[in-house]
Amino acid sequence: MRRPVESPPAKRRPAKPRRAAARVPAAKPYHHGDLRRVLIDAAMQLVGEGGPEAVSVREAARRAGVSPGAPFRHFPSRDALMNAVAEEAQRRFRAEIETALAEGPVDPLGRFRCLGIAYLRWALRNPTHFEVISTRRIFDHDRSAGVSSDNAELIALTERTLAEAFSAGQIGTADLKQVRIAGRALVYGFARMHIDGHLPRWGVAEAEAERMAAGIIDLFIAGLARGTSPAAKV
Amino acid sequence: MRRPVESPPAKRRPAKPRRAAARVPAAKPYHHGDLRRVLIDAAMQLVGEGGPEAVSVREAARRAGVSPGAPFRHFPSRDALMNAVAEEAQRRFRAEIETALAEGPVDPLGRFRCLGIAYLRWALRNPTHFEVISTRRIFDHDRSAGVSSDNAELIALTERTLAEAFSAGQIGTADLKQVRIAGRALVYGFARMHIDGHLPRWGVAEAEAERMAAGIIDLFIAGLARGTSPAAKV
DNA sequence: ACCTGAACACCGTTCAAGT
DNA sequence: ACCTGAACACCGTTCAAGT
Repeated sequence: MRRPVESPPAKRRPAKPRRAAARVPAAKPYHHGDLRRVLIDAAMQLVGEGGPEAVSVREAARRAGVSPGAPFRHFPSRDALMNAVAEEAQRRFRAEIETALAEGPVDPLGRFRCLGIAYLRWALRNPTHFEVISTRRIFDHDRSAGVSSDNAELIALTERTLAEAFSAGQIGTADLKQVRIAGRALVYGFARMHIDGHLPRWGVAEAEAERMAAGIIDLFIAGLARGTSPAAKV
Repeated sequence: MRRPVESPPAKRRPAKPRRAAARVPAAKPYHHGDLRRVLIDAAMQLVGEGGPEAVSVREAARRAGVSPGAPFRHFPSRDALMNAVAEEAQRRFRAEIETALAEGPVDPLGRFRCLGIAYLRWALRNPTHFEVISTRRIFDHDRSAGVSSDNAELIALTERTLAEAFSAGQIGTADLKQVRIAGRALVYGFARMHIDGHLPRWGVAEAEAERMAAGIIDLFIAGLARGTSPAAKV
């Protein structure tokens, strides 16, 4: 958890050019301008480099070229900073899913599939950012209005899509709550297996992760769809 | 990540009774006896109380009644201590699963189901210990012979069970690798949703978590089994 | 052989003082 | 209004010195 000796590349403050003879009204030799934004970006970068726990307020401050105490004028705590990072990540995540859905098929079950594929696609390509928005302790979902509303939106979307698929007779099972939780557990589990480095142990190489993701989603959906036919149980 | 002011209950060294007039050969007023064991137990307890990141070497030392440097005579680093904790947890996990399996049904698909139920039962009841053995960064699986061999055993068991179920005609799909990865993603995902506090958002209360776990496992298995009947695809 | 206690380099966080 | 810089209480880790 604590970095022993290594400590990241740590560009020792990039010698911020300090505008010689600052008399222009827009000059900011002391005040930073938009430190809040800069700190979030620095933290996002740190997350990308070494995962959520690689974020330290001091390192973010260093990269922003300010003193260790400065960030606390904008965020009351490290957790609050992580919160802002999570909101940023969640926004990107949701945007990509909605784009995929807009370009995808129109039948409900097809949309459900598309939802799962887009979910895993983003999670597999942005593992550290995905980790930030899903791991408790890194920040508390319930304490962030932005993240949880974005998330509730996704949950509701899943719910609607499945209900439509059922009405359209594309799904056999009646217990839709169970179906959507199983579906979510499936994709979340696969995403986390990736994050937590389990996939190699299960014989899935990095390069085939996305294909496997599609495979298990289709397997799951096939299981649901088969329930439709009057085959019942022999 | 860093605890600000709170700091755990922290029994300020429990005044270890120091055996008046130590002249018995077995007396250990200075040497601890089995510090290694005591440190692991303390760390296990800390994990139980506040999750993996609540473990600090210093706090474990405090609870063991030794100085901050003492643990490093037994573990080269905090990670090594976490490793020992993970091995302990993994051993308990595996033991419980094997017990359940020994008492369970004999048909392959029934055993597969039993495997999943036992997995989630333990994970739901020991969330923090489960977190230790599954989350990367807390310790690296590949660096621990004990944990990964225990784990490989479980993977192999899943593989055998599924192969038998297929041979017995209990499963329709031929792609068994896909099936076992989907199965694992399902249970791992549900376990992590619990750990990460997602379940309430999905309408699953703590009390009904185990029932829901059984529900999604059965749903998944039903999907596999239905593929068996000659109903094919209408 | 094992443990102590003081060190060192890191954190998060606070706060008076500066601009 | 925003930032600095020194402080404080925590870490992990090392190491001479003690038993």
